Amino acid sequence: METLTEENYLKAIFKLSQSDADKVSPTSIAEEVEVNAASVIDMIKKLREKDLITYEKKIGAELTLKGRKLALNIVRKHRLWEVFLYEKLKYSWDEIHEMAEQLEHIQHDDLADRLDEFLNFPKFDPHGDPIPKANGSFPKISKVLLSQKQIGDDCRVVAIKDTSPDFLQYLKQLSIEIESKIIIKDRIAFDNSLVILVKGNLSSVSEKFANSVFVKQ
Amino acid sequence: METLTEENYLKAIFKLSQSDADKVSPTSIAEEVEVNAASVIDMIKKLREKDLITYEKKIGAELTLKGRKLALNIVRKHRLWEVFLYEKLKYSWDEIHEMAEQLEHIQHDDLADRLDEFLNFPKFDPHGDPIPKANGSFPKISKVLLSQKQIGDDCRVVAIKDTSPDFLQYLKQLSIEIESKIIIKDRIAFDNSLVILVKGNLSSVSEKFANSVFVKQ
DNA sequence: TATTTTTATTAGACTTGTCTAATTTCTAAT
DNA sequence: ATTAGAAATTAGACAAGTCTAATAAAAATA
Repeated sequence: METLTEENYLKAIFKLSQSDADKVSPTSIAEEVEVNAASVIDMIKKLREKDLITYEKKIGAELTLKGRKLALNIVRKHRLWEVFLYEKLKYSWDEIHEMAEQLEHIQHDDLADRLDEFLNFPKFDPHGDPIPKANGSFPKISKVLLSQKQIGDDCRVVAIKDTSPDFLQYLKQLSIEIESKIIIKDRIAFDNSLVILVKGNLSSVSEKFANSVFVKQ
Repeated sequence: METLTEENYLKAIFKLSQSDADKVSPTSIAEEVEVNAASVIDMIKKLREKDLITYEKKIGAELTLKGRKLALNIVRKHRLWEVFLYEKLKYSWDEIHEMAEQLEHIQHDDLADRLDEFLNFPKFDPHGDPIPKANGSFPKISKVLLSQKQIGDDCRVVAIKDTSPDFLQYLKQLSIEIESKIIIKDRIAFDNSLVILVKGNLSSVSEKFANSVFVKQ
């Protein structure tokens, strides 16, 4: 049985290992979990003892099969609960993440499966992220950062990178949601900010923003 | 903001204050929360500091208005989640309690209200216990222990006192659920055990059992 | 009332997960 | 190759919540 804290570290390591970075370092984990690096070292020892991760300096932290299974189940629960909150309880995009962070830790044998069935086997959560299946399969969707699009390109939002309330509220303000169509009208070389057209409205967004939105096409 | 542990103590104090006992003593809390009495003393200090309870030796612990409000909200969430698990996810009577113990601590402003609406404003949880309303009102239903019924009486199960898996599984085995009709066929003076008729089957049950089932009529 | 038993309380220790402040080890650049 | 800066690690402390053992207070009983 894992503690809530352990589960959060596993989830963080999983998330980081999905990213492009070459290795999952203590520092990167510290940033993700929002704790001091010294705390991460302690937890790395603990998770290694429990055979949930391996850790070597050059290689960084890696989930064992057991650890990956656990992490996937947490991600699965998180995303299923998000669907529940969004579709059934009618919470908005920017409210569900925080609650799902709590709900993902609810322990019960087949909770994820029951929830999955009740929600009619959704494939994606409300932020566009794929929901891992019971057997551990985890569909990768082809997506690219908005920042990589060129002037004149048009694309559709498929997922977002950040789930902070600030960011989600900003998206709402820009009328951007999953499936929104975005056309790149201009790119300012000076700071890589973009001028985009969404639902007939022109907006200027920063590079940081463009690095937080995934699109397809 | 209260910790999970504080919430569990508040819930326990609330539960004990609803019972017939004259006061809520450290020992009774210790038993309810399943910790050592010394730990209770520490927590009493903490909850008193936070103005959630009062405590005097002769009088025992009592919830303040603020504490009662919090406790009621936890009970409300617990029972609403039980309805959700039972009706929507099709979990059985004896599986829902443990999960609801976790779900009751999910924090969000209007979660209880959204859930209430989604479940169509249920008045009772699957164990027959009333669900507190948003305004804090808490319907008392007239119920009596099965052990107080006489030979020849017939009655209906309205609630149960114990929620341990052992007990709930025993109920299932006896085909007893909320609304089940029970007829008292005999009472053995020696040990106060009862012979009861449920759905055409005669069973003999102990006094302890009869003290854990609430009936009406 | 005196004594026994139960209950309440204190003191001190332990665990988990965190921190800060060194210190060591790497990496990268001169 | 040396050194500055970054990253990893260790050591020691702290907060929350728990425990055991000892003591104080209250209640029950002889």
